[in-house]
Amino acid sequence: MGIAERREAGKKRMQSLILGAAMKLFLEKGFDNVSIRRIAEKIEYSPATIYLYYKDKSDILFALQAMGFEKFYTEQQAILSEKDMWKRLRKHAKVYLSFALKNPEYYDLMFIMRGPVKKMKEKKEWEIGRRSYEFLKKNVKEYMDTGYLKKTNLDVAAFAFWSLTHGIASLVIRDRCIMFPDNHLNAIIEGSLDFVMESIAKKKQ
Amino acid sequence: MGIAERREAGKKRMQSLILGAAMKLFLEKGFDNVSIRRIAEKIEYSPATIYLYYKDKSDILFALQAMGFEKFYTEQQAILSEKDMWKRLRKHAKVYLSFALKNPEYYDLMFIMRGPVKKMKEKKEWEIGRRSYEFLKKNVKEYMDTGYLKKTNLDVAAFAFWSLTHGIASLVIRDRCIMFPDNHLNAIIEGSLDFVMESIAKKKQ
DNA sequence: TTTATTTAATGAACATAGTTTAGTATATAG
DNA sequence: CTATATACTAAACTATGTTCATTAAATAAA
Repeated sequence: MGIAERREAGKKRMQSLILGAAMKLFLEKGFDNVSIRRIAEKIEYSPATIYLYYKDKSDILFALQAMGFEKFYTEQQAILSEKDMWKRLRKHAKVYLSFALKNPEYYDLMFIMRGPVKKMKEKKEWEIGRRSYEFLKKNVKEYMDTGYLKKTNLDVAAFAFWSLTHGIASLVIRDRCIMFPDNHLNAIIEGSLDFVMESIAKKKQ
Repeated sequence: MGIAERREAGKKRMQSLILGAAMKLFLEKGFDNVSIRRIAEKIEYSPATIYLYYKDKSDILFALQAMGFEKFYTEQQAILSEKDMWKRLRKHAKVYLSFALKNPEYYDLMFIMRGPVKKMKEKKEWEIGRRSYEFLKKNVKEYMDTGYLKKTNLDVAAFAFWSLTHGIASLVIRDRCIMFPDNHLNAIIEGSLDFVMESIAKKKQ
């Protein structure tokens, strides 16, 4: 391996060292309690060093968001094994929500936090987000084509599906469900999904 | 007016001076660019003075959140003039969304930001939030009773309605709709609402 | 091998943040 | 006229993101 490549590899190594430490800290301490300085301390480098590998903090959040989208995209592939489109529609919602609630930090980065937005907009084409949306659309199209979803504009139906699942996820993650007793919340969430899905979907029989 | 009352009135006056300045700054500069120090500067007091009237920053956010809920609650009363429950259901969603998109800062404080949560949980009964939720439930019950909404558990149906509208609002407010061209977004939102509402609701005829 | 140059890393500093404390005027009470 | 309570603030403390001049280490040139 040539010297330029080694340098490049070293750079990548350092970047993922930083990302790993950052994410670990976020999971342990929560976003509000993680600073560049703490990340630096964790990896035993000076704070200034981090700026040699990431332009600013928002750049780190953006990179972590990308990791979240990667994980999200991978886990979502599980729905494809379900060939019954009605069941897949339900599974789709379940998988979405389950990702959100099991990985609230990633979900927050992906769909709620302001931090990564600047970088998202800088990109002319924000591929990783686009890919997730295209996956959603592709499946919604199939739900529609197989007659389980009322026909309408594809973006409209996809956005409706997304809004519902995101709404649930973000209300829970951002602590807006405190009026429901903890032991009821799960049933309410499941019930809401059922309620809408079974109404939205024109269940053939 | 007795002296104790005058003091009390002065305290209230000062509190609303602070709140007013804070909100004005939030609207002008955005949440990230408003500090206690800037609020103090705006009202021409020292930063320390603010702490005589609010325990901490989160306390100020909580107070502003309450103002938001007040405004929200008031504006929502408009739906009651609609006696046709099917139309009211649609209007309800419209009014909710319209509040969110016309007052994104208030909406953020009410349903997205972490800032006010600590105080929300401290209260044994968070009346102002509870009141809004009860209003939602009361109306959802009427939609159900008049046969425009499939019968199910009340909390479930209310949460479903809320999740959908909140999902739309929060995706827009937190800039997650950048894949839609600006001039399409509105139609997609409206379309999604129509799509779900007309599916969810068992439109009598 | 010695010297010059690029690269990696950092210490110290800057600006700003939330918050606390000790202290100073000012108004009220005795 | 003194004592006490009230309203306010300057200054400090801790912590943040970020920058810059400088040093140490690795590489290239001589």
